[in-house]
Amino acid sequence: MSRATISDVAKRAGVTKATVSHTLSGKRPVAAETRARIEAAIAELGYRPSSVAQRLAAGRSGAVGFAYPLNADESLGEATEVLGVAEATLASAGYALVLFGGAVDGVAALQTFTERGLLDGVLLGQVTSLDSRTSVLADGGIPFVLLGRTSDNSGMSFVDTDIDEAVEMCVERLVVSGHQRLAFLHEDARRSAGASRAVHAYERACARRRLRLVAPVCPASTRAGQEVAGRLLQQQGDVTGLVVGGEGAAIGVLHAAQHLGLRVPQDLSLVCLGKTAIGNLAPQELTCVDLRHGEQARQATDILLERLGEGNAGDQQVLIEPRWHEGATLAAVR
Amino acid sequence: MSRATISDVAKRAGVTKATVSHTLSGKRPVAAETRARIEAAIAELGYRPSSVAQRLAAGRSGAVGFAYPLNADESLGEATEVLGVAEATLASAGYALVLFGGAVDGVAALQTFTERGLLDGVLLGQVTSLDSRTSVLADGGIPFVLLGRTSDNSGMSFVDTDIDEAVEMCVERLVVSGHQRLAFLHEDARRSAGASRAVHAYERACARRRLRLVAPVCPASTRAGQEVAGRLLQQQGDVTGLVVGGEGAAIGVLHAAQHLGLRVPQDLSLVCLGKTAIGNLAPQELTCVDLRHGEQARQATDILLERLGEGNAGDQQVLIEPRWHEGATLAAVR
DNA sequence: CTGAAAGCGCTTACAG
DNA sequence: CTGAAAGCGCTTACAG
Repeated sequence: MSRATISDVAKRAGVTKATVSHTLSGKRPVAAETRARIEAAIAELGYRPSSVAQRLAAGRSGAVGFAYPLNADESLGEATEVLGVAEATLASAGYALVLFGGAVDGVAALQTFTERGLLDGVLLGQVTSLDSRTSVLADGGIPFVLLGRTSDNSGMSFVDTDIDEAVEMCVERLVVSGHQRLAFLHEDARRSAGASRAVHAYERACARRRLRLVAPVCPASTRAGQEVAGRLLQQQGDVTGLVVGGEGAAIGVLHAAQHLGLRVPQDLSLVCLGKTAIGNLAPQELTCVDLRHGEQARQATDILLERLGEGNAGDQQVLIEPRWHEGATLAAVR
Repeated sequence: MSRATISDVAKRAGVTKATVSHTLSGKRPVAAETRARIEAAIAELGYRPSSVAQRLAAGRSGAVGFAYPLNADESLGEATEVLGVAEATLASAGYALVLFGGAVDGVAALQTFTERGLLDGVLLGQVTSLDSRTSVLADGGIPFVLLGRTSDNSGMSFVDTDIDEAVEMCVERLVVSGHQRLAFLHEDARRSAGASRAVHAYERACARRRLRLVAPVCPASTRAGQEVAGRLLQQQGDVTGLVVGGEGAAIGVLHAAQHLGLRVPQDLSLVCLGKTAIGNLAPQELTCVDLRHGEQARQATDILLERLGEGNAGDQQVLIEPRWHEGATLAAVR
């Protein structure tokens, strides 16, 4: 009792495979009576079309790859949100999400799978400034959309968070609340395209307002946030407002303030770039700007699906507008 | 210039498709000289066998499904660890990991994909006591392995963390350090098989040692941990040792202690069930028992691969031995 | 509205 | 050691 095939159904309904196929796809009209017979046969046999066979015949795989390294502790919240949204969006369009996690052999695995025709399209996460994966995909002629962007994005579709706008928002809110002595704790600009862009945006925001520029490098971990903020607050005791890249580091800043006897937000205001489930682990609700990674994933997936559908959809380059989130770590300067 | 096929290679090398196929698979001997010609042709044409075609012909899909709902904020650390390990393990065996995230339509999606022959096997995460997904897979005759277990696991393979042993370990360590007034903050026993097992293990551990039983329900979030612990510590001021299910809640307990002016570990000791990247967000290093979710995922994947390989591998039921992790939140009672 | 047939790109007995 | 051919389970022009 192995699986029923389209031939079994056709035989039982007294028609040819072609007619069964067309009732299923709706690509050509079928008489109501014939259709009824076929549907009955399908039900009786418990027939399910084989995806693999459909794909061989149709020349598509029905699967989309999502390259997203899962080894980075810093992006836990982002990872689950982005993956969850992409999976749900793809599933409702009938596509399977094939996960590519490995950072090291990421390119090789991706290349293997696309070359072997297993993937109709690819979503690329954790994009770096010069991302070798883009050329692999472009060479393979396979549609792909970046979550993020590289330094040269001509001829590619991407959906990125608007980190420039987000940084500007943070500085503006702090300044409006009377803060003049700011600092920006950020990841090394060489580490990612986003980090680099954030630093430049911060420099511009300060220059425009003639603010002193203090921007120490700070890895995105809680431990690093605590250390860097601790050192900074002792050396530059006049700082009243902090912009921090990421919730992990922001939580570390709260720990540092705690140890120094500084109250947040009375003595020190803190705003954070990004809002994910990680924020729920903070001792106070973080005031932050939501970069909306979920929305980013949704739009990137939609764009990819669009390109898979017709094929003649042009490139789309989208920036997701950040949203301010009122928390409990920003107050007017005293 | 579309992709080269096996026929192109055969033509160019002056052999038949069969010979090309066999040089690739090694399933029958090929003369060295012939092999050289074929390999040259493959290189010149940049030929890659089509996975889809191979699968149709061979009757396998080369893909493994991983059902793991990504919506639960509480299991962020576990999710990324488990997915990362499973993906890497599968990739090195040449299998693709197809992600099924949705909790609600999880069963339906899984059923659809398995019925359509897209999945050779399935890894089932976030298993509940009565998990409807197991019957779907069993009916479909598709090999699967649980990460966790249900209430009746006969005829199924699973790899679970040994939560009973982990709870016992926590209680024992606290008691050895002189703590006699304990409490266990745990998720509702009805919520998952693991939670239920943990509660019973705790009850046994206390009964055996004639300890007072205090075990309030506490959702796995930081907010809940803070609230429940705050209430408990005010009402039962004599408690000196806490066992907490999950790092999110444990971090909340630390916040509560902080607000009540209790020092950890001097005034209050805390041990936590589970160790993931979430622990790095805590203000102090948590003393905990590592349930080793990564190891769990690795073994579950290996067992599944074994069953896919030969097919006559019997059921395997494995418990992962927990490991104690010394942190900074446990001290001898004063 | 429906059928007969070729084809998608492989694998695998069956012969030799 | 290699070839000729059937078959995996579908889809899709081409006819009627």
